[in-house]
Parts: sequence; structure tokens; C-alpha cells
Amino acid sequence: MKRNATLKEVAQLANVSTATVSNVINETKYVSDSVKKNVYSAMNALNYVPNTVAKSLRVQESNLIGLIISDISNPFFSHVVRGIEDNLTEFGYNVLLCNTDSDVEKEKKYLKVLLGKRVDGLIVSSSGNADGYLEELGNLDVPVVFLNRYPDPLLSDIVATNNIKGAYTATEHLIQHGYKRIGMITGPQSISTGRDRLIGYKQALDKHLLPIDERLIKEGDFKAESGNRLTKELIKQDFKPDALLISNNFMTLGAYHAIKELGIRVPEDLAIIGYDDPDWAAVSNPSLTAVKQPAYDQGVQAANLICERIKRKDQFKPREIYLDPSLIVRESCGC
Amino acid sequence: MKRNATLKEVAQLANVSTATVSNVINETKYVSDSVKKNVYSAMNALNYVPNTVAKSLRVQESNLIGLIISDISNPFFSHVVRGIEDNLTEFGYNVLLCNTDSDVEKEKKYLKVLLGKRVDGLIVSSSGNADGYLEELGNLDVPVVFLNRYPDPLLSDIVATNNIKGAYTATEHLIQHGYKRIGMITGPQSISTGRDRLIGYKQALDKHLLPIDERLIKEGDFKAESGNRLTKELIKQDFKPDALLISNNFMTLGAYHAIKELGIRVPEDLAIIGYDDPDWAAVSNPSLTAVKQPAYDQGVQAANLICERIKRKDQFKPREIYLDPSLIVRESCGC
DNA sequence: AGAGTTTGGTTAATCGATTAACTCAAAAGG
DNA sequence: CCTTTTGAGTTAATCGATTAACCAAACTCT
Repeated sequence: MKRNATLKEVAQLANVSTATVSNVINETKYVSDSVKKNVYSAMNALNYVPNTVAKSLRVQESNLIGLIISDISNPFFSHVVRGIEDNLTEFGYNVLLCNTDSDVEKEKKYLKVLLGKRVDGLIVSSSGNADGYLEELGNLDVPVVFLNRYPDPLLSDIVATNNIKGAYTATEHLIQHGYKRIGMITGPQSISTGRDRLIGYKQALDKHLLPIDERLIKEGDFKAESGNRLTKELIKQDFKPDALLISNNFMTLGAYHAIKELGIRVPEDLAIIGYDDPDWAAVSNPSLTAVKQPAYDQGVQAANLICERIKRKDQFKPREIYLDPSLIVRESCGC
Repeated sequence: MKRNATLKEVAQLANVSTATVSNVINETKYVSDSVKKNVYSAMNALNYVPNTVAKSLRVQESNLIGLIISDISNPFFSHVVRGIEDNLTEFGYNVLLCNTDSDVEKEKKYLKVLLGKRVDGLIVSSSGNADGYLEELGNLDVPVVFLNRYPDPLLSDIVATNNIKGAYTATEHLIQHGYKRIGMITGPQSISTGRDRLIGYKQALDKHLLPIDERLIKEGDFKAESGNRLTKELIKQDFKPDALLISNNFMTLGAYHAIKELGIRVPEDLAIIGYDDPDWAAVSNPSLTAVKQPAYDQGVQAANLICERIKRKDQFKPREIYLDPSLIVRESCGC
């Protein structure tokens, strides 16, 4: 296991100063062709790969973007991340991936590590808001872009899908097709995503003069098990829904298992609309009507925001980008 | 945007030397309680976060692991990555994520960047094998663990699922249930995963004295579109299969779209087994019989291997870990 | 020819930690 | 009482790049 060659060694072999080698590599100053050639052949001979950690220390930028999300194995996030990564490499940045499982303690630990690594920027889909933690995040002396989940007084750039609108549209669709007792399985109310989707649902009911009945609203945790359990609860209770809006892909999957286990017919006994349009939506039985979020695009936008913010740290006014979700109508809503 | 405090500033404020501050932080030498207290309060006052890039330069380790895969938005990989990341943080490493889209040029570019960042290790699901590239990878002076796809003369540690066995088991299952003309949609034959699954398929046919008919074998590219197109091709040709093994989740999804479009009945007209057990397998119509790979676990194992390898670079004998896939029988195979 | 510019480099300080080698005072040993 | 050890910190070199400041030779211009 041999040590890597250094710029100094290249310089010695090429019989020039380190400054010249650096200038050749970075094309920062004119260097005569003959010297250049020497330098290049020395680099080749030593198999030289510039040490970017030394460079980072000197120029005070790491070319690293910290990415804090709850779970990369959630397809929604994996597409977002893909969009982020694709776009960031364009700009010469690399991505440090951190999964928090929505655990605020984990998130804080990661944050500290990332700050230690002097990341040039942070893209965060935060899980916490207790103890002014989100405010702390927004006041960091490194650019931050919030992803989908954000603090209430907005402190940094944010890109999100318009969750209120998505839930509103889905609910309204159900209302317009004659459903009267529309239930909802929400996400955790501690997370803005969870809150906003519930708001959209309620707004649609209000708008169409339908009563909001708390018996039809259950709070899940964005995981499949809760979708399964809460669907069963709703179906088994006396006052049961004739349609159901489910707040994310995993819980929808859980619900599908539930209806299969219980032999419920969809949409005849229960219409379903899911939030998130997973790739299986079209091949499930019945195919799933879903609110589609532009995940990849959201990632691209987040990457753009953070890059601009790094370039011009002065323009401090927070920018907000809200992407519109769209309703993909298939069989499960019976329309 | 204020500058971060340095260790030197902490030392000045606490009226001690930088060495002492460092010793307090790392607990590398005894420091009296009174001095310690001073140092800590200075750190707090300045909101000090140690600069790990400086540390990395000095101690020659980055605590970074480079992760090269084709596509994080493939659920298989997103689970693998989750396993890797969970395990690596245990050991104090962070993950640099790189998506190559199976593009060898992209992969090489990433590799160079990662080497520049002096990653302590590399986990690679490589796409290329041309020009001795994989050999080059194996001979790097940084530890490498191959993931799922590997060079033929094995040069480094590797963890993979036993693809031959997975395809063999699935094919045999179809044979034993009476199917005679079993077709296959393979992955790219330039990738070991693609090759191995085809081998397993052929071995099963051989073993049971069934003919291998090239008309029933189509090479896809692991993407949905090819699964869709090739399924249609197979169905429309004169000599059509009565059962079909499909080499990965995306192509299986494409196939499901194809059968829906063409109105083919599964399993009556065509039995299907898919490689990979996506989360929708149980709720699709019909539910999918699938070869399940232990994705998360594979990630954990890869993380373990790379950590051990970093600790003890001397033990150079490549280690191989093959995980067993399992067949999950549902409706689509008609058994 | 002599002063001023340009060309094609070099020298050395710097980024922010770690750590081997050193210092000085107090304690221990004979 | 003098020497040796030990204890608790300090000094300064180092990791591998970048870059401001400098310099000698060659070229321009009047």
C-alpha cells in the first residue's frame, strides 16, 4: 500500500517549483509549453492525484453538500436525492448522505459532523422543531435549503411541493364524485408535511360544506404498518368512511394489504386515493389513484438553490419554491 | 456570515496552548480539571466546532467512504445504501454518494474525485469491465469492496447475492410446475449480475433436460421500457413462452404494463417470476412471485468488510460473501 | 544606452488541526 | 542536600495544497 504522490514530489521530478505545478494543474498562470510538458509527464510518472483535502483547507471550501433526510429507502426521497446529486455534480459538488429515521437526536449528531467537515451547504428535510432547533438550523453560518419540511417563521430557502393543494385536490375529486364520508389517514402532526396535507383535506371539506368528523381522521406515522392498522380500524368502526385519503406511499401500501386481508372491495366498498405516486400504482389491484409529487424535479430545484446561495451569500431574503402536485386518476377512486 | 472559530482562538481565550486544547478535545493526555473547565468554556463561548478537514490532512484519514452505484432510485440499491450508511456511521464514517447510471465514463470521473478526496475506502457496484478498468479498481491503493458486480479474477473483497442460485431456483420452480417453454428477459450481458442470472436459468433447464431455445431469451437493459418491449415481442412471436423469468424489478414492472395493455392473463396465458421483490409485489394484480435479495443486509455486510479492511490493510486475501436469495411464491407463477 | 515593462518563473506564508520533543517545577529517592 | 523522576503543559514541525510577493532576464521605447 504505497503512499500517494504529492505536488512537491511532482515539482522535484519536473525540476520546477510547487507554484508552477499548481499553476499548471489549475491553469491559473501562463506556463511555457515545454515546462508544462515536463510537469505533465512527472504527474503521469508518479500517478499523481491532487489531494483535495489539502486544497479544501487552504481555499476554505470543501465542495461538499450535506444532505439530511429521513430515509433514502423511501422512493420519494430516493428520487429527490437523485435529482439533487445529478444537479450538484454539474457544479462540482459531492453529496454526503445522512439518514435520520426522523430521529431528531440523530439529526443533531449528523449536523455536527457535517459542520465539522465544513460542508459548503446543507439540504435538510428536518424531522424536528422542538427547542428552537429549526431556528438554529436556519441561523447557521452555512447556507441551508429546507426540503419539504420547514420551520414556521421561514429562515432560509425552501423547496417543497404544495401539500395543501395536493390534499385539497384529491379530496375535492372524491367529493365531486359523490363520496360523503371521506376519511383520512394523516402523517405525524409534528411534521409540516403531515400538517399541510390534513389542512388541505379540511379546506376541501369546508369549501364543499361537508362536516369534518374527527372519527374519520387517524394519525399515522408514514410507515406501512400504521397504514394497515388504521385502515382496519376505520373499516371496522361503526361510523365508517366511504372514501379514504392516505397521506403517503408507505401507508397506502399498508392499506392495500389491509383491504386484501379483509376482502374489502375497492372502490365499491371504499374508494382510495394515495399521496405519492409510487411506481407500482399502475399495476396494483385496483390501480391506484394518486397525488403525484415531482420528486426528481424538487431535488434539482433544491440543488440549484443551494448552489446560488453559495455563490452569493449576501442576498439573504429567503426564497420559496413550491412545486405543484398533480392528481393521477386510476381505478381506486372509482371515477 | 461569520468565520468559524479555530482551535488557536480557543487556546488564546482559555490562556493555554493549542496542544492542550487538542488534548482536551481528544482526551489524549491528562489535563487538570481546572484547565479543562477553562477550555470547555472557551469552546462554548466561541461556539467552536473542530475543523475535521484540517484534522484529515494531518492524520491522513478522511473518515469518508465513497459509494459508487448505478442508481439510488432503484429500490434495490436504496435499501443496500441504507444498510451501508446505517452501519458505517456506527464506525464514524460518512458516505459520499455517486450515481453512475451504469455509465463507465461517469464512473471513472467519480473515482478520480473520490481518490482526490482521499476516501478511506470505496464500495463499488461497477458498471464497466472494458480496458482492464475493473482490474485497475482492484489494484487501487485504497481498500475496495465490490458490490454485486465484480471483476472476473477477483481482486478485492466482494459481497453479492448468489445470482446463479436465485435464477436457478426460480427456473426450477417453473419447471416443476409443468411449464415447458420458459423464457427469460436477461440483464445486460456486460454486467456480472446479468450474466449470472442467465447462467442460473440455463443450468436449471440443463439439469431438467429441457432445451435452451435462444428465441425465448431476450437481453434487456434493466430498465422498465425494455421489460415492456421485450415482453410484447415474446408474446407476439410464433414460438411463445408459457412462463417468463425477468431479471430485475424495473423490467418486471414494464412487463406488468405490457400484459395489462395486451390483456394477457397471468398466470393462465403466461406465468411470471420476477427477480427482486419490490414492495408492491404483494399488491399487484396478480401478486408477483419473486426472487428476494437481502438488500439491506448486503449493505451491512459491505460496510463491515470495508471497515475491517481499513483497520487491517495487510490481510490481503480477498474475502467473498455470498448471500442467498429466496423465492417468494405468490400468484403470478400459478403454483 | 538606460529606464521601464513584460515574461516566466520562484519563495515562503498560510489554511487548522496533531503530536514528537522539549521545558520547568515539584515530588521522590538515596 | 543533591540528583532523578514525574507531572502538566508548551513549542514548533508537519500534513499538501494555494497564492501574494518577489525576482532575474529579456524585451520596448525614447
